[in-house]
Amino acid sequence: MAARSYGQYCGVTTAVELVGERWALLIVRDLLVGPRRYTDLKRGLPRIPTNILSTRLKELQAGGVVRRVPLASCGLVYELTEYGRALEPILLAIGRWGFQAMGEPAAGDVVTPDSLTMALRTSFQTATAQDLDLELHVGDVALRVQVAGGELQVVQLTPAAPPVGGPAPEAEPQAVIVAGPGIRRLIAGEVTPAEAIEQDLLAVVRGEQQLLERFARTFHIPPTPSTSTGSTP
Amino acid sequence: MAARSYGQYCGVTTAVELVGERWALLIVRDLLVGPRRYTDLKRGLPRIPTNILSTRLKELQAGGVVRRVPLASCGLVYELTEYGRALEPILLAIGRWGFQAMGEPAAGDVVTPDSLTMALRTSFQTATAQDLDLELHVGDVALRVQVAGGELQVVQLTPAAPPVGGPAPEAEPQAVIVAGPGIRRLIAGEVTPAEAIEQDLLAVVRGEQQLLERFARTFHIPPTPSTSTGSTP
DNA sequence: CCGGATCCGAATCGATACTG
DNA sequence: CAGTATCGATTCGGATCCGG
Repeated sequence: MAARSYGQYCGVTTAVELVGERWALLIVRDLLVGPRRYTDLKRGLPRIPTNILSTRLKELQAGGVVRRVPLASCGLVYELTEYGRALEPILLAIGRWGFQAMGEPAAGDVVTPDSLTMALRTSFQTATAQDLDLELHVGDVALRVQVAGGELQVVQLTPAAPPVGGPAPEAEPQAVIVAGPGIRRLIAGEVTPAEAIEQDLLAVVRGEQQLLERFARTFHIPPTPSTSTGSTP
Repeated sequence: MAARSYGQYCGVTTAVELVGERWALLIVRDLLVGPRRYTDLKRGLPRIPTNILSTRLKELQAGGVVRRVPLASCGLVYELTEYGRALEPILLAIGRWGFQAMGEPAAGDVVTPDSLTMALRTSFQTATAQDLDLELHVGDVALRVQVAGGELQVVQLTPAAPPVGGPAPEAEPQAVIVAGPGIRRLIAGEVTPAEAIEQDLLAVVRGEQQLLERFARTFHIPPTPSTSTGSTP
């Protein structure tokens, strides 16, 4: 038994030993969006020390979660194995759970293309999804968000390199939405679309405001359960 | 932004800051079985340093995941808040995922009542569940496992204190099964019930061997996906 | 620029001892 | 029972450096 092992023969323990180290799950989060190069990961995790990124990638490879793939067109990428991709529903659920406890952003907090992409997947509600095609800007991050036939597709417009999955769509989006992190309040149902605009949480730069109604029905996460109730005597 | 923050405004990041520290998720795992006293948790996590347990419990309380409840009958217990209990499906999924990577137990690995209880919940397959009523022994741990009407109920027989949820059932179990950790191979479908007995992975001490067939249909987790396939070019 | 490796101080973790 | 206190062993974080 390794010194740092939890010392239990248990599935949860095994899982935590595979992806429970600091930063590991965030690496997986970014890789769920698509294969990424070392430098991409470093930019998507601005505060990760490079030696930790390096160490985690080795551990995740050793655990069969991540694979290192030399690219034909020079360079190399890290990608999830089939086993690693099986974490997708779990990470979406974790993101949904964490979103409920998410408050206002702390000073210095950033939003990255991959984290916002996963946040949209997290809050995407198949049941009430409405067709959409818009451009979403949060800080420096710009995404093309398309919903059609109950399917969500997100293309990252920044940086201006179409990495995987083909180039960005040719047609114009129905709307361009510029949002602060306050978009969270809309997704959490704390404000209506109209209130969100009124409170400068987001603005429809091009297109009809009406689209925000569809957005609010398509992306939604319920508010945090109260922590003072629910005693189990 | 705290020094040790991940510096991102994201649901996954928030979740990991709440329950991603070392040992935290294992505390949640045990509390999902029921409210536990400090000493119960310490016994269920034999290798946790007491100062870490103490620190984690404070952090989990600060995060609204755990609540400290003074007991009428002297003493106090920790229990999950409603928000903490929302982690149950996530922890079951994590356990299922980790189970697939679980190999043979390392020297010194133990099985605890709570981890085995959660493992049974993890591998319980509602769709193919068969009615069952048996006693399961793994190492020092003994559980009464009852399945009826698609519902699983687990009562911990060791230590011999019926803590929560009333006393153990009066009636005799249909069978007593004594298993080594090799019960994993049965649940993973790597061996049939007959082979499991043949290979000394488990024994039916009292009752009919036929019950193992029902057990194998009721508790099941598919094997690990191969890690060498599934390239995404 | 890409893909790391190395070094070092700071913070955390683990083990043991001790206390109300 | 329910933790604190202490202290050495690890790990993390930040910075720098290096070969392609």
